[in-house]
Amino acid sequence: MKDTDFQEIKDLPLFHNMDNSNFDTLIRGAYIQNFPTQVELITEGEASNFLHIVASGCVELFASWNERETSMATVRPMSTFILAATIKDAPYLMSARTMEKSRVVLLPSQDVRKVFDKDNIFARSVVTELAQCYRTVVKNSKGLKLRTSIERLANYLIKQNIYAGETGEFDLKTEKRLLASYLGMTPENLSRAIKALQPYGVKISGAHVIITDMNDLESLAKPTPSIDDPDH
Amino acid sequence: MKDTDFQEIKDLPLFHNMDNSNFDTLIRGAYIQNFPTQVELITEGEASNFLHIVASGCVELFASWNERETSMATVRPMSTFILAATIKDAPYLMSARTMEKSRVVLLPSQDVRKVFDKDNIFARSVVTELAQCYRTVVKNSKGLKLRTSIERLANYLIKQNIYAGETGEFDLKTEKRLLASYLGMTPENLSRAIKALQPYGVKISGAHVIITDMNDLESLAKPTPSIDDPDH
DNA sequence: CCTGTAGTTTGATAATCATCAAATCTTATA
DNA sequence: TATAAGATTTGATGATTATCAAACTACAGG
Repeated sequence: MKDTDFQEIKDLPLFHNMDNSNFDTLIRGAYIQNFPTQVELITEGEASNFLHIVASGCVELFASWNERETSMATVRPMSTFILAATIKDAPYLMSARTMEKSRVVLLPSQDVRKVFDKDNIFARSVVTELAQCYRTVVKNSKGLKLRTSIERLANYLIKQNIYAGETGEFDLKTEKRLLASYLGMTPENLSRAIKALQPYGVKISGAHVIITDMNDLESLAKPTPSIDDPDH
Repeated sequence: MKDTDFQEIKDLPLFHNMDNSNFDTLIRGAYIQNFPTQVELITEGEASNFLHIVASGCVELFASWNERETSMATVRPMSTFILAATIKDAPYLMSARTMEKSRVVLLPSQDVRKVFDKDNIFARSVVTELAQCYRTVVKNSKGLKLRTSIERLANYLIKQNIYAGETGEFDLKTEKRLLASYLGMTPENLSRAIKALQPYGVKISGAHVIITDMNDLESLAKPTPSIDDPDH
């Protein structure tokens, strides 16, 4: 593992303040691998042998059932994924594939569980991270059940605008096909939802988004911290 | 607090093996309250002052947005709820109301966090419980995104049949209105979904369910551990 | 037991969303 | 740059789900 990778991993909140020898235990057994785009890293239903950390690139978490497939989340550096499965020693609930060329760190699950049992600081960090993940999924679920697809898109755009610095102008970072799946709709439906937002001050051409009237958009989107604020 | 309540709480997995003095700290500050039916115990967006434990009765977790409301979960004895908010010291993401006359134990959140920081056994139990909650919500999300309402109902019935002892005959434990909301549909839609399941060997009259042909039902429901098995 | 209230069902209709097919646009690469 | 593959958009249509109104049912309180 390169020193830069090492340092970046150590800077993750999950590993803050933990005992050095325990961190070394984790790192000693760690792999780092480079994957091309569109490689399936893990498959839903399999045993969780590794805790994954996206060091560079981008990974999509998705789920399948009965020939259908849906995007559950996009993981960008530096973040872990499938922490819950690792800790519980339970099968993966989601599959993961690279969306671009990616560098992924693999920490053997049994090492993670061993350190988790020994290192209280680490155990607390795991709780914080898990609680965060839990609340994120609950918010997503609320969005799915309480909002129409246009409302979900509107709120997504508002959120992306905030990430991009609230300039009212930014580029979509994911393919529309994937965005549609993430938002729980078909690509065709997304395409029409985008059109339906034009009267609310939204212009989208290609991946470029311009929000000309945020008030108008918010009157439709009605964003609320308890669904839309990631830190809430 | 009554001795029986005390003992029942101590038997919860969340409090297993923890230091007695720490458990006492939790109990010392605890309230126990009796609520009539239809009382709102907590409200989405408020600060999380207490970890709640349902000792008897039944509590519904629900969420609201823009005049709409949806049922998120039903909590039965002996279970805690809003653990994530308590640990993170974050606002509630869901509201809670009693569905019947209920006895609820309230543990002050700051005590829970204090003990969580001191007692490693307890901290680990919290992780296990949180991971469980997380995976449950992910499964629900998958069901919402990958299945139609009829498929969700079919799988719900299969699951309830398992809980009831796989006799092929049981009673619904919740109002249909609530069940519909939990499954992400309207009461009218549930009523029609029930009819649509008749050709698949399901008879429902009032709250009584008879599954006459499980193979037929499963051919529609296509249950899978990674959505439908709570322990998976 | 009666009566009112709330839950459930049914019918009619409308909104939302998905599917399929074809046209258009984008992008990677030969 | 030309080409092919894939992504996006558009149109037509159908399935799914929601809404509204009314009828029916079950049940709790007087």
